[in-house]
Amino acid sequence: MRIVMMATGDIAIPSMQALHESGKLVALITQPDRPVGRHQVLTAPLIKQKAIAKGIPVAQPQNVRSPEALQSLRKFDPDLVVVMAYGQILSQEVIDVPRVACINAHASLLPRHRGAACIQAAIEAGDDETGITIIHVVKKLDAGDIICRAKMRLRGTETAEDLHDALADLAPTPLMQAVHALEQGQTERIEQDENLMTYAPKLTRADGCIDWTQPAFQVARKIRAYHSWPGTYTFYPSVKSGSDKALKIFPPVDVYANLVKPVDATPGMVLEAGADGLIVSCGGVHGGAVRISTLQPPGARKMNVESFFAGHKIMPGMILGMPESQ
RNA sequence: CGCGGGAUGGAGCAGCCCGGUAGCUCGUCAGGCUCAUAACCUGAAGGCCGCAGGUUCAAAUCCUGCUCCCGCAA
Repeated sequence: MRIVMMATGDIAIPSMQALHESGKLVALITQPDRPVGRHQVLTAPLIKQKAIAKGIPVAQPQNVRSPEALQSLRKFDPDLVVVMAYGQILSQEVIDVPRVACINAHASLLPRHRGAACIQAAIEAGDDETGITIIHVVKKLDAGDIICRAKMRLRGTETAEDLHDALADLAPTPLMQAVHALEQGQTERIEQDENLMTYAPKLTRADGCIDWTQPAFQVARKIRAYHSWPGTYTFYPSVKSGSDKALKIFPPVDVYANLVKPVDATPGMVLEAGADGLIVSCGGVHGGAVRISTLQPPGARKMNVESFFAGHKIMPGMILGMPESQ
């Protein structure tokens, strides 16, 4: 069986290696090299570098739906196309190229968390399990019939970064299972239940702004879910500049669900600011507060609260949140 | 030449616009107070203010160049 993989993200690397070891991988199609970092250095996706090191042919079409890209895909003469964290939407023409199937490995238990931010969504939603789902690719995003899947438990403490790595290692198992099943001619498909569908749209940096009116456990989940990308932040009133300054917040954060708070505590209010951490009052029905221990002011590096308070003034009673609001 | 911020005793920062004696919160060390302490009080050590040039009677501060670091742009 001749397999062509379409993948860009690091999460696909173990899966590519598994396919390669099976001896069936004939090519990797990945996104073009892009300028990256502060100095805009043109950088190849890591998976491309790994593929080249193993002598796997690589193609990087600007647009996979273009006639040229389609042509080059046909030249690889695939029986199966495996898509994982590729970053381009496929056209029906592309989907129809492989003889047997075009399948996708998705990092959630579909139909839950379709879309680009599926890993973050699982943590933010407080799911107690997630996994990898192998589906047939259809034009509608992540909506194809399910071939198989692998589950894993969530501890409730992992960040998206941790989960990303765990799912990357989990993916080869269901993927190879699906490959074997298709090879045997198995055609069983489980339709996704549209009623259970949730959608996790691509995140932007703006999504990382903390809403202190949410309950403490939700704020804490978001901080875990958005680490390390896009990251979470809030604003504090800077005494010396007189304006609000941004403050990035890093996990881990502790949740105090039943903290006894002052009667005038409003969401975003600083309850304690010292070497033990920055304790911020949250909102919601159950209220509560979170304790933050790692911060990053603009232009500076990440630091613990103790260092932060040596040079910045945040006092109990201050209100964190959006500039000129709350 | 993608945009922006920064470099000041061991840590984190102020001072820079408007040149004129190196400052804050900690840490370290010594002493004091205390039954005792990461608490409190007193004192001390520790800086060629990133590097190099320029302007000036005088530069952390103004000008030019360089190096390194960081944030955003995926």
